[in-house]
Amino acid sequence: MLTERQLGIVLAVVYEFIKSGEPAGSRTITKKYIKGLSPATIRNEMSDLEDMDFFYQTHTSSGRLPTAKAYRVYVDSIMQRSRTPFMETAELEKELSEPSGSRKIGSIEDVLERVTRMIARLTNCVGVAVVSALDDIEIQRIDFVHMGSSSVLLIVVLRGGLVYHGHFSLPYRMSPNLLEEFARRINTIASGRKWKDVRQVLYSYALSGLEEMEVICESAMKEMENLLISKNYRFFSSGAQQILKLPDFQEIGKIQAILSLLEEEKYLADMVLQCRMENSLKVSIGNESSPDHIKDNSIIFLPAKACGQQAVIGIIGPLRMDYERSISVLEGIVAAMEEKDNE
Amino acid sequence: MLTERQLGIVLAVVYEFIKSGEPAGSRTITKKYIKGLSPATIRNEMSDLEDMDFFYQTHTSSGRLPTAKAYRVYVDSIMQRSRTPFMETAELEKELSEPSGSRKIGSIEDVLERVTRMIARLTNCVGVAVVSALDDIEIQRIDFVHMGSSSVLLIVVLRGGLVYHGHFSLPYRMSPNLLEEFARRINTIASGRKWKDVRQVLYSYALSGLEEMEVICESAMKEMENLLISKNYRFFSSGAQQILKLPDFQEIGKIQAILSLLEEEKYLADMVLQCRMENSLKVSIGNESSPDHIKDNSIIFLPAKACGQQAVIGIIGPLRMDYERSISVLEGIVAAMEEKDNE
DNA sequence: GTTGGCACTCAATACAAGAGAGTGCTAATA
DNA sequence: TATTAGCACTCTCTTGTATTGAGTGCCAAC
Repeated sequence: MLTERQLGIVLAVVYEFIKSGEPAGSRTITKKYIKGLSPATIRNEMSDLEDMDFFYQTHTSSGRLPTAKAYRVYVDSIMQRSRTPFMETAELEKELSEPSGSRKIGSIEDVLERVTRMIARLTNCVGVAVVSALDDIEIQRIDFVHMGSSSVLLIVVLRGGLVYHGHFSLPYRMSPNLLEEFARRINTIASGRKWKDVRQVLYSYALSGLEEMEVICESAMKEMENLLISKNYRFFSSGAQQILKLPDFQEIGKIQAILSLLEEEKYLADMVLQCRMENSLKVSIGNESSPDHIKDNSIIFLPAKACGQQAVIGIIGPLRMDYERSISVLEGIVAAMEEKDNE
Repeated sequence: MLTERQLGIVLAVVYEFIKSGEPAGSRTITKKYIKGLSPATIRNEMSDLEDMDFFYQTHTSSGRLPTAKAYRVYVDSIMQRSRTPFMETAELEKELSEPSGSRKIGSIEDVLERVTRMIARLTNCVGVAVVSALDDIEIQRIDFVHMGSSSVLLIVVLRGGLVYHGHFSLPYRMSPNLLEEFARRINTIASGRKWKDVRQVLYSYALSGLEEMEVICESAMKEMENLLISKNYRFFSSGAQQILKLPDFQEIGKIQAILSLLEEEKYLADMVLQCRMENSLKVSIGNESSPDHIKDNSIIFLPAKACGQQAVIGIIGPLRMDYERSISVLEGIVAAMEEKDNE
């Protein structure tokens, strides 16, 4: 549907805009990208491409700005050609493994936190990392801590070292001994298995046996469900400060957009899910997807492995981000994470 | 050192600036605050006060702007006169106890998180809450989870439901049974007592008994020390989004200042400590304290109790914040928290 | 299909003029 | 001696105007 030359113009306009931040005019295109043609020719093409919704102008005599559609074409073209890795995997891995202040041993949390910081630093965008499908990760240990009166603290440890905790309360006072007994029993059943697999077993367990057990079991299950399902992912992010430095974010509104995007998490969670399902890179460009917050932002997600667990890492940045570099960085980090896991 | 009239002028200028955001001129002062005198008189006084470093001007013919010194005088005057509570304690408490989505039972974390949100919403500034002196809170339970090979996950539960976790590794493979045995022993010693009190005991424990125990004990202690001492406080904050709406924060730089202030935590931690020691309200106004980040920000901290534990709650906002309202809000929330704790 | 030329549009910048707010200073007043 | 009125001065802010430069659209010629 696009001629070779039209494609070239689209790519040139997007590239130029990403690099310079200025709308590209016909003259620039002929001088830098498509030589041997006069600006007038390019103008005619550009006018057509504008009709086809690849470009827009801020005012009658501004250069052309790429629309989301144009970015999409650009990203597709990046994906097809081979990218040079932006940095040696070994180097990245070294950085990933380096001891840093507080936590020396790499729990999954530690790794993902580092990863987000690395992404943020290398791209000047917001880095995110997500562990999702928590019910699909083996349970390592479940603990109950008696917190006085009828309140119980539930601690769930998943493989890879993810720790979750929540409170629930029982309708009556519960002896610490009984609680301990319950903990022992439930660990025998659940330890080493996935929540989605033991759920049903535990449920039937709750229906048989001592009545007191039933009550705990039911409350505990509700809370576990709450911890592992209703919020079936865990977010890490960093670099919200960095983006303030970018020229794209001189407007307060745009900063707000990103912050609220991070705060909501719901929209991101959907994308993470998709990314996991398809097990491949996902790029959301601006308003392609409807919510208002992300009108001017792009999101890139890539599946990864951390401490043997599936995870997703990604970048949130302005529409006008350097997609090529961003994707290279993500790919590099994914490779480094894999390398580290195999050690 | 200030005459009654001078004090009145300082207060008027600060008040006017807080309310309107505009520098106050001599005419405004005579019309709204100090009646019966001509602007010229006020001008003379203001000129003197400028020499005394209470005011400054952005240019020769702007009105007077209050310096940190003037704000200090203003805050002192607020503290002396009685404040009307800005909202019924009962109402605040209700809001504090209301079930909200994820966590229904009020763990200390839950309470403090809610508190920060309330502060943010009511003042349009950043709300913070801190539990500090973690080594001064009774330990409820210590758990060790064997994470494969020689890596151990340490979980510490403090009274009030604070949960901390960290990893440490041992020089050799450790049998899960031995680890469990160790956990039982250490809980017997530490449970119900404060870390600062059992530290010494555990240390001597490590020196006697089985050699294998010694190694775990030493590593575990190092990690506990790390969790509870080297980062001897836990921060909650919210509302970073809200401040973007304030007219004071139209400049990116100011937003960065607040964000980096939150990120560093170190400076805030010092203030929290002081606040706890003196057990009274602490107000830091702009550059009174040197670091550059807070040049244009004020911080208010107030001691509070949450779930029986000492905590500190506070507000971070622009120099030109509404101190009276801010302090009222904090006091109101502290009262509501106390009420809730006594239930 | 491509190109050169030309008129047109619009943003950005600079400059000038005037209004408005506020000060500082001085001389007069109570 | 403290206060005041008056006036000149300074600086910001707004408005209006002119200029420049980048870029387009269109048309006629190649």
